[in-house]
Amino acid sequence: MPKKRILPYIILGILDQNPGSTGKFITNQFKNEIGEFWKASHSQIYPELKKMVEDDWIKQTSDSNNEKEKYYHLTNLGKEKLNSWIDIPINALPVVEDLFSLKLFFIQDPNDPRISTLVNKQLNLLEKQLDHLNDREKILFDTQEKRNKNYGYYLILERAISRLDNQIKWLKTIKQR
Amino acid sequence: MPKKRILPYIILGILDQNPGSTGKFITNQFKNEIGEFWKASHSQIYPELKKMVEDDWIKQTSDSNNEKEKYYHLTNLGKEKLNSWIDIPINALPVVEDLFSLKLFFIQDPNDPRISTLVNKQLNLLEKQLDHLNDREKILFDTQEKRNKNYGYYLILERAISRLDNQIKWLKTIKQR
DNA sequence: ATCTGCATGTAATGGGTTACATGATTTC
DNA sequence: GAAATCATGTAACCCATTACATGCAGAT
Repeated sequence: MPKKRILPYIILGILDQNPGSTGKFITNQFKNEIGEFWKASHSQIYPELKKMVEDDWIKQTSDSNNEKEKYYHLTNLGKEKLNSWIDIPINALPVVEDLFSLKLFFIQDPNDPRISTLVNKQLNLLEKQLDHLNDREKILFDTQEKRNKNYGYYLILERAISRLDNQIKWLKTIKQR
Repeated sequence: MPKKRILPYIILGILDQNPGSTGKFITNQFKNEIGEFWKASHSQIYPELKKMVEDDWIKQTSDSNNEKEKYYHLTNLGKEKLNSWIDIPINALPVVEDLFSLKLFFIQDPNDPRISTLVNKQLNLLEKQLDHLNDREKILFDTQEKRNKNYGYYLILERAISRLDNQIKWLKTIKQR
C-alpha cells in the first residue's frame, strides 16, 4: 500500500482556476507557481490526466484548429472531489528534503572548513531563487486588486519568499559564529 | 533512470557519528534527529544495510549476548564514499511538500472562511512541533561544550526551529489581513 | 518542403509506503 | 512459561524520475 495520492487533487485545483488548460500548461504551473510546494513532471501529468478522464473527474475537449492540444475541464464530480479534499484536515507536517542540512549534520567539528564552503554555495543558490521570486511578486501582484483576485496564490508566493528570506538570514548567522 | 539515491549516504553519516549502531537505532535517528530534513522507514533501512554490507561500505558484527541485534560500522571504503558525497556541490533547492500551502493556493477568495480554518489548524500543528524542538534543544545543547561536540546537529536543530518560527509568525500575519 | 520545436505520450528502472511476518527477549 | 514487546525482515503495490518516442505546427 503506497503513499497517498495528491497529484490528481492538485490538477483539479489547477483546472478549477484555469478551465480549459492543456497538459503543457499544467506542467508549467508546477514549474512556476506550485514548484515551491510540490513537484511533478509532465510524464506524471499526462497519464494522470488520462486516468482522471476515465474516472470522470475531468473532461477533455479539443480544438479543430489545433489537433495536438487537448483541453481539460472539471466535471461536477471533479469539483466535489476538489472541495472535499480541501476540507480534509491536515495532520502531518510539511515534508522537507534538504541535502544541505543533511550534509551539515554530518560535520561535527565547528572548525571544519567544509562548513563555510557549503554555506557560501547554499547562500548563492538561495539568493538567486529569492531574486527570482521577488521579481515574480512585483510583476504579478503590484496592485491590491491583483492580490485579491488570486489571493491563495499571492499568499503562498509571500510564504515562499518569507521562507527563503529566513533561510538566508539564518545562513548568514552561521558565518559569524 | 530513477531519482538519485541519498539514503545510503545518510546511513553512512549516521554510522560515522555512531559506530556500532543497530538498524533500529538508525531508524530512530530518522524519527528524531534527521526527520526534519529527510524521511526513511525501517522497511527501507534494513534492506539498504544489507546491500551496503554486500558493497563493502559497512561491516556487520554481532554480540553473543544478544543474537537478534546487529551492529554496523563504516569500512574505509564507506568513509571515502561519505566524504566524497559531502563534497559534491548541491545544485538543487530543498524540496518541500506542503499540503497546507497547496490547499491555500486553491482558495482564491480572500473572504473564504476555509482560510481561517486551515490557518488555525496549521498553527496548532506547528506550535506543537516547535515546543517539541525547543525542548530537545534545551536538553541536548544547554552548554557550549555540547554544542561544539555535535556542531552539525546543533546547527540543523537551530535551523529547524528557526524555520518553524518563521512559518508560525507568517501564519499569524495572515490572520490579521 | 524541410527543419525545428512543441505538446503529448511511453518505457525502464528503481524508490518508498503500508502491511504483514518472524524470531528473540523481556515482563509479569 | 505465557504474553507482550522489540528488532529485524519481507511483500505488494504504486510513485516518480529520466530517457526515449511520436506526430503536428510554424518558420524559413
